[in-house]
Amino acid sequence: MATTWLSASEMRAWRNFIESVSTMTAALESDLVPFGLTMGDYEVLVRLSESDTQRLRMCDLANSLQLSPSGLTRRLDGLVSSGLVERVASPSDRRVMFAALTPAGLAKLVEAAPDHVASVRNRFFRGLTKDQVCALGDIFETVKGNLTACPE
Amino acid sequence: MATTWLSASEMRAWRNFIESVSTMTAALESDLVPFGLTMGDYEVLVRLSESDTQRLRMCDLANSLQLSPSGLTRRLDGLVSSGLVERVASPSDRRVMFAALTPAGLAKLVEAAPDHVASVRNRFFRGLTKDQVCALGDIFETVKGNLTACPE
DNA sequence: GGCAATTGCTTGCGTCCGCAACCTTTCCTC
DNA sequence: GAGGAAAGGTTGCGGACGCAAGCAATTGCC
Repeated sequence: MATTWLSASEMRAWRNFIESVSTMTAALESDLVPFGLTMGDYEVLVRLSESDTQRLRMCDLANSLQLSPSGLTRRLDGLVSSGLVERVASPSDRRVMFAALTPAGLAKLVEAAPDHVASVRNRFFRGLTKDQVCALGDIFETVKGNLTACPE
Repeated sequence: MATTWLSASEMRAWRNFIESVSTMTAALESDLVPFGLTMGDYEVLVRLSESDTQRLRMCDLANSLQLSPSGLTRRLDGLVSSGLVERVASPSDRRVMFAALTPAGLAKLVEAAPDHVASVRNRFFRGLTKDQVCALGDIFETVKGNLTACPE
């Protein structure tokens, strides 16, 4: 293995990136506390709301959230007991369960979304130029490609 | 609150970013498994090795790792029982404990670092131009500024 | 059509970590 | 220099989640 060390600019990018990520997720998380939601909960509501039927199969939702099956089961437990999501059995395949957005869940999302978006703007996009935003999109599309390319 | 929604390019940047982060951390984590280290462990070894005396006060280390005091205590428990780190009482202030890199800890870091760096290159930097790397450094410097600016 | 393999979800267990409470030591103020 | 405030670290508790095992339903193969 050619141990090509990181260049100075790579090191700078990497450190700033890593540091930003953890601080920012904590900040976004705390911004959702007033709504009684975690980032994880919020993501569930978003994915469900984006579906035509406002419901998704558990396994599809788990993939979409990059969550293990058991993790999703537990996360849904919380949302179900809060009344924001329902479990609906599939009539066509009795193995599958749908996670379905309830009216209360949609209302909660509508309530929280503006604040969350403002939060993302303040924490992340503030001060970035249009060009930088586009560059970001390109960069992380490449990174996504790197990651899905191969397991090694 | 002016609910300025995210533009298309912002949405693209945000989604690619978020998706990349979770996938990449999982990948980096798995790349360290052969060495018996977690990313958290690795980070501890790096911080300690970067100190002149190869030791840091617990609270400084916790800040540097963005970890709660209790979290650091537990993480160090593991490293201590693996023999990679020692707890050393401060002679000058009997409240403080130092986390000190052992020779075995340094050896482990030297062993794992090339692989980890290669991992970062493959997962993250591969395919990025020099300009993009510099842009990344600038962008996340701005983001870091946003985050440290104010709690709101 | 029957049996194995697969898929989908849940449960038991263990790990990691944050919060709050606690103890010790040091600092600050008077 | 005495007493309260603050700082440094650890421990009890609980939440979130991954892994492996388990169970139910479906698919595939012959």
